[in-house]
Amino acid sequence: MEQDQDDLPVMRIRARPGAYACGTETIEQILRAALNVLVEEGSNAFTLRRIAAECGMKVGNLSYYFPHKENLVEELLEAILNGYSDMADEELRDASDDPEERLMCGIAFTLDDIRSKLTTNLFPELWALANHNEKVDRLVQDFYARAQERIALSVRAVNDTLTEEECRTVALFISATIEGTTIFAGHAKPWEPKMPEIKALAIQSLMHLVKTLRSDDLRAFRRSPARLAA
Amino acid sequence: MEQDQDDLPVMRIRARPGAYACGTETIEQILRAALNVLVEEGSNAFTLRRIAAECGMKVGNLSYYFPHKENLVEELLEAILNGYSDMADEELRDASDDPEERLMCGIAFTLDDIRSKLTTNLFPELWALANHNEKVDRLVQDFYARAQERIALSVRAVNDTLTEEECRTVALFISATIEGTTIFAGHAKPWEPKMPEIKALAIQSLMHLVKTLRSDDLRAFRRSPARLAA
Amino acid sequence: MEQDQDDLPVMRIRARPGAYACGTETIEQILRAALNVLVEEGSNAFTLRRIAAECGMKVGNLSYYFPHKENLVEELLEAILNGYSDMADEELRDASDDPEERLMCGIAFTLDDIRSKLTTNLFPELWALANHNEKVDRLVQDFYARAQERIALSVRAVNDTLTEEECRTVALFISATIEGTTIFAGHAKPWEPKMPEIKALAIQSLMHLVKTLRSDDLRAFRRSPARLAA
Amino acid sequence: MEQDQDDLPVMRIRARPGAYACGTETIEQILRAALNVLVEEGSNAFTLRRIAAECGMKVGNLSYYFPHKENLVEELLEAILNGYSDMADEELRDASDDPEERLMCGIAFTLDDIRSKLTTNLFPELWALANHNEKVDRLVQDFYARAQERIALSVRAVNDTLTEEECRTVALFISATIEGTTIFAGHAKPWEPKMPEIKALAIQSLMHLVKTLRSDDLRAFRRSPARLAA
DNA sequence: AATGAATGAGCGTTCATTCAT
DNA sequence: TATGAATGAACGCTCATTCAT
Repeated sequence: MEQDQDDLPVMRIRARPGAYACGTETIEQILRAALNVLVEEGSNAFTLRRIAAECGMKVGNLSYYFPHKENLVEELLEAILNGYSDMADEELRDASDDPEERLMCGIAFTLDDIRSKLTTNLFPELWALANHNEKVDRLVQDFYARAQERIALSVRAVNDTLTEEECRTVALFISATIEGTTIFAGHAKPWEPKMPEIKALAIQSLMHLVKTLRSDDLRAFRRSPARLAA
Repeated sequence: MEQDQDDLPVMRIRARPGAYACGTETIEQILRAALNVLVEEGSNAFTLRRIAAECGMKVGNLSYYFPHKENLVEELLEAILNGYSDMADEELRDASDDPEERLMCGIAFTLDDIRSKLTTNLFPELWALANHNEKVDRLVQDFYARAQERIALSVRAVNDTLTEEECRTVALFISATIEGTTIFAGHAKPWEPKMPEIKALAIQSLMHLVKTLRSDDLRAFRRSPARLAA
Repeated sequence: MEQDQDDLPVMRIRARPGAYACGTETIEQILRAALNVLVEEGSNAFTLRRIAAECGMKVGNLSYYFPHKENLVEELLEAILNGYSDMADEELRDASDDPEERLMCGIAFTLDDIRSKLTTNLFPELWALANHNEKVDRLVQDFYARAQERIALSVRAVNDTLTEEECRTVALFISATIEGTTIFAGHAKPWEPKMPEIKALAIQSLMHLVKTLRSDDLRAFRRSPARLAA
Repeated sequence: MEQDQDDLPVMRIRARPGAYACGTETIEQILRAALNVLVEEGSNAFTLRRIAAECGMKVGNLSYYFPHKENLVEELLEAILNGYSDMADEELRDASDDPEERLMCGIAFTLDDIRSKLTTNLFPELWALANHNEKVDRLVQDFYARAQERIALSVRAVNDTLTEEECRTVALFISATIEGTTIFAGHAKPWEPKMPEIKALAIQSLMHLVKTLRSDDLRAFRRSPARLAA
């Protein structure tokens, strides 16, 4: 299930009313080239000229489809993040019916995904961009909200003693653990070879948390914050 | 211990052979301005012009101290990352002697730190930069290696059934969990208000992991990876 | 008789051999849009894109009717200048039979016209264009030649002591006085409220000139130019 | 006194505090090149690249001195219009003491000036620009306000039966007559050879107006506007 | 030590134009 | 007829860098 570097990323590209088929194809080429530049060379190299060169077009034509660079960025992020969401939905559809197994599978699947070059390189760019670009921030936060909502449902199915709010907090914690792993054990990272052990730790630790957590555990800490308790 | 936004970040600025004190002060001004621009406006605005304006100098003078922008970036990252390391060392020096408490405190301290604007904004930039800049990558990985070495020592002190290697893996997992939290519950992030509960989860979950983990748990998973087991 | 800002300018659009009525309508729409852009936003905004937007068409279609922007400019100027000429002819047709009254009326009529937004904004653009565009220059000069010919006829009718050549010179002087007023007392100009007094001065001064001028007055000055006499 | 085409236009260039001598010279070169492009090729060719080529510099250096093109335009117009004002002041200083002669001389001088390529080409550009650029409009209107104030003083000296307001109206009329002549008898215009006769007409007609005008003449027309009277 | 000056390359964007559909 | 698509050139502007002062 690990995404190969050569695999073209799956993008859900917004349909355009009345556009020629040719134009839609061109848009996809541009977005794919843009994604490639962003992933392979980083946001510093993410220029219209570089993207145009990547897809063998002229700068003016990119501006024809995306009057402002901002438009291209937004559409690219929308497409790629929707692609990720679609991939997750599909994975869930094929997964087991057993709640624990579903949750475990989801964690494993995502940890596999972050080892792809695409994911390892793309998401840190998004995190950085989001801090100074409101629209990117909204897109990224919405994406994670959807992802964590999926996790929260699984958490609830495993442990129904938790409130919905608590499930979402646990889901965020699970999500944070996985995302954080990207920067240490993602594609070409020094700890990438240790990913099997890390995955083991993550699954064991997070599954135990989900299964044993009680509402009181959260409430207790809220009353006496860790840094005072410590 | 939470770092205030107004607190100037602590930087350990590299001494220059034969440099006048005056020059050192100027360098500090430049680096501080550079850090400020990077944190407040992101890498897009991280230009010599913008930095020069921030510290009331002319662009030419920045080039006098840092012949190439690359030099400035490296020295800045070195200084700020060393500053973070110093801060951690200091915190450990003042911490309890009890191993569990030391570890718990370290986790709590770091989770507090990621709520500062500085940390929330700076590190995603570093993660993104590191993916396409070898020198930045080395600096960042070295920084995390030191951080995780500190954690690994604490882990070993709490659970001496684990090998050094296993302790390092656990330390990386702890580190990943904390870093990952940055993008969801860092400064001005939507989940920032939930940080107390997240901290509770992190401490409870990670401490339990450290205390109960056995070498077999890691070996078992290595033989049968999660994605097959799932 | 003052041209209202809301009045659509009258254009005499050149018939195209073998053109369908539909095409003629489209051409008129384009020319009207072009004129509107030129008058409202100036020659800087006078681009095919802007004009196309103004008449709800696509740029490509403008190029279909006017293969080169130059063609559009020429046809536009021809149409609008012919429209002005037609308007003047019509005004003369309705005017009194008394020579003096005809001349006075013509001056007043033109001074009224330069207060329209159309005239105030259009003609300075033409004067500027004509200085660096031979075709525009020819169109504009021809237009003024026709206008001054009309004035010259009136001048002769009032004062038959002057030669035709002298009448044309006087007509040019009258025309220059009126055109020059455009930039000071035209639409939205600071002196526009003073237009009644200016009109009074113009009529009194110019009519007196026409009535009293003798050929010797011109010859005398030719022999001893003002700048030496002064 | 006629300004030769080869004569460099006189510009009153704003002093810059703390600038190197070199920089001031460069600014003058830029402004002179800019003026040359505007006069010789019109506002369509008035681009930073064209100007840079004209003075043998690179575009970036123009931007160094004038961060925005707007700044260059404003400074250029200020310098050249102030230059014209200075020239007029100087001319007045050397003129006769006799009021009539002073006025006549001023008219003749200005009519001579509009035959220069610079004036013939520059001013129509300004008139056109002013209609869609507020700052240009202000500069141009201020320039003419100063010019007409000078004329108004002469008018008053010749005919003290007029109020100040009336003198200003007459001055505007004189100014309009002269400016309007630019487009017909300016440099390279078809009627340029007739300039002696036109100058004769202008002086005879305008001087007679100034000498014989009575306040009643203006008041009468104000009560019964020409277009109704006609 | 610091600045003013200048460069060359590149940025996002807009332009008139061409052409297949 | 009219549009979508694409181009190549140019636009104003910003960039890191160099260098004389």
